[in-house]
Amino acid sequence: MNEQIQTLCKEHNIKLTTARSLILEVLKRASHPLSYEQIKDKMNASMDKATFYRNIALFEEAGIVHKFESDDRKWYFELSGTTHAHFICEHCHQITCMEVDLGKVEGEVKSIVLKGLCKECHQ
Amino acid sequence: MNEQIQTLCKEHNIKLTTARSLILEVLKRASHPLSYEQIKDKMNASMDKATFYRNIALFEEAGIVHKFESDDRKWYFELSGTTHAHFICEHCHQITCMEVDLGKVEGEVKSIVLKGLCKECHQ
DNA sequence: AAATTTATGCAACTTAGTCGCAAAGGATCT
DNA sequence: AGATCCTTTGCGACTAAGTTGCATAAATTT
Repeated sequence: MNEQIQTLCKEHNIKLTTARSLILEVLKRASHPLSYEQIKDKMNASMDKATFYRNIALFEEAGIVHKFESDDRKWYFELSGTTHAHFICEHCHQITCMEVDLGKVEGEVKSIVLKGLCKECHQ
Repeated sequence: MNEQIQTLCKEHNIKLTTARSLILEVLKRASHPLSYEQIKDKMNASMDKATFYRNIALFEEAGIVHKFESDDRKWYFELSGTTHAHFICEHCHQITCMEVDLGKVEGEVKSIVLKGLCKECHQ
């Protein structure tokens, strides 16, 4: 029953149920984006995937959570924060966060994903 | 029977079959990344999706073609060229190419995907 | 406490992409 | 040319992440 999570939901008019609390607590502890499988494994309780995805969709609409696709055909989720970039390594599939200076861009940028080989895999 | 396509395949030790020629010609004419469905529709002949994906995988390994995922759970393909970024609009799903200056990054960056709202959809 | 709304879980479904296998197409050798 | 071998193609079955319908459960309202 995290204080920050309660206020976060209250701010966005989202009722805080058990399922929602479980998802948000995992995301809050995470240091990088996680997939459904990864989030499920980090929860102390079981949750149906339909419940998970429906609540994630709710969070997304509210702007609390942000998602993007990696190159393994899975979606990765994280709490919205500062717009930072993710580097996905094509070899080891590790996702790391990084800062990128974009300069001026027309429109609104919500996510930046770089793919390639991380420094370890690139030798 | 494009001259450039023939030399491209010869350079990478890839035998130029009818199917491969069809795929590469569509990609060569394209001004932005295309999905399997889009490429199929632009071809004058029919092609099985297994054939398509197998040849695309071959092109990828050779470094001729580059792919990435949009937010519609589809892969988009384009001929490899200069490392440029793609902006995917979450609202109208249009993909546009843009130049981004990254500065120095450790490892090797192969693709950059920005998501958000394009200037039209952002008003 | 009954009625209404909202959230959850199960199972069936959707769909982009993959895989096994047999047939077709080329290349090579005698 | 004909026989043999290897590669490519197409068909159909399969895979798996994510979605949807529907019935039940849990809140919320009256």
